[in-house]
Amino acid sequence: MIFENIKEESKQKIVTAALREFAENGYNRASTNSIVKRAGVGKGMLYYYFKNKYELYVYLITQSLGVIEEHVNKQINLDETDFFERYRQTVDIEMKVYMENADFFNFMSYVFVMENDHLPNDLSDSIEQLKTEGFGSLYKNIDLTKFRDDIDVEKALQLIQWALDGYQQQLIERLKGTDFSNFEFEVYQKEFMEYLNVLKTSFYH
Amino acid sequence: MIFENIKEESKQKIVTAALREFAENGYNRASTNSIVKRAGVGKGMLYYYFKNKYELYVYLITQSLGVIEEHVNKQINLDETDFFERYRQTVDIEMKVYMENADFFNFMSYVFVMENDHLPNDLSDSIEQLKTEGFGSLYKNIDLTKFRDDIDVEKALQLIQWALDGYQQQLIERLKGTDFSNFEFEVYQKEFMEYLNVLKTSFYH
DNA sequence: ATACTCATTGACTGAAATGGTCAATAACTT
DNA sequence: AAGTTATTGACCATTTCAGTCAATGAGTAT
Repeated sequence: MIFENIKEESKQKIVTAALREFAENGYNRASTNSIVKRAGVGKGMLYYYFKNKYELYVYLITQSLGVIEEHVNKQINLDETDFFERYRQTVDIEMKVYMENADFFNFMSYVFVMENDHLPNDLSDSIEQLKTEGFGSLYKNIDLTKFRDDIDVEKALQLIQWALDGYQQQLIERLKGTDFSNFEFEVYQKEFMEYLNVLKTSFYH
Repeated sequence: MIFENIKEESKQKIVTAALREFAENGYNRASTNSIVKRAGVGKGMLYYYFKNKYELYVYLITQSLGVIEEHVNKQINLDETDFFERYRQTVDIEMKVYMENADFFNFMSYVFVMENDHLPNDLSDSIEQLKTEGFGSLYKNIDLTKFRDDIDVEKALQLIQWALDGYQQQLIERLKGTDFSNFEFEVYQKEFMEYLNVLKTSFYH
């Protein structure tokens, strides 16, 4: 059960099935028929609880972003002014949440990292907005004086962002399809730290 | 005319139309009906020159990779041992080719950068192979002693790769849909150099 | 028992789009 | 006139899709 406080059993089943279906196929290729088959309920139930496919998708995104945001906001330490340490903490928290549910992780990968097919309407925009909002806490109260004076800090931060995005994307690729049962969190943590240290050494004076 | 040496006029039309269709939609969403409509030829012509949709796609990829490879191989200077300068040269050459034809550029974006939908058979693998082969010349005869001794060079190179991939992806996003007519090559070149310099300053001793 | 409400079903709809075929024919060449 | 090559587009069979709705089951209140 990813999202609590859903009393209705069938709705719960649909939400769980939909999360997996969207995680595997993205919005456009995901099929409502497949969702209800997976959920083991009649087709009508989907349209009893949700107006249509689109609203179901929006519901999932909203809930998911809420879950992540809640965890990060609750656990992040804004007194830590070191950029890399802040980054490490953020990813740490997120990873712990994702590990609870691989479908959730893959769904978020679709929403965040992968191209959102051709999403209808303005959903694509609002995802982008929520994404950058989410990244906001990444830069709050960060000590930029630690960076070398002979480089353009803004460009450096951008490059670091891109590099770490690359690392995460590669991690997603590696983890795709696994159920996380044999995922060694400590091993990943160590590897991630090593990459962070390379960046730290290079970009700090 | 992107690929020369096609005498057959109709085949040429189909290839041009197909490049655009695939560039806009990727493999799965691209429609053969749409291609022939765009090409202004009868449906049968597509199946006169190509066995099926898949073979048409493979043909385009093969040709495209050939064009790029040819240009790079002909123009790259392997005596240049500086990694960043090598990278700059490579991207430079590629950009000049892409600027001749925006469809070609967008098609290659799909093949390389974006997720290849769920490509049939082993095509996805062979693209990956050609991609890494292509990157091969990026590391040939490179002077690694220029890198700082206090960092893991292999990890550093990987991070640089990810960062510059990020830059390129962002560039693709910015250029998407444009016809390149108002694309200021020198402006882009300058910007790219600035990012390269940040990396150079940070990772070289 | 009766009536009423909420939950649930799945066969069905109509539309769209798909890749691919093929008999017919036009356009050239010999 | 015969033969070859290029070209057409109506047509096919199939799939898939989001969404509907009359029917019914389950539970509760009267």
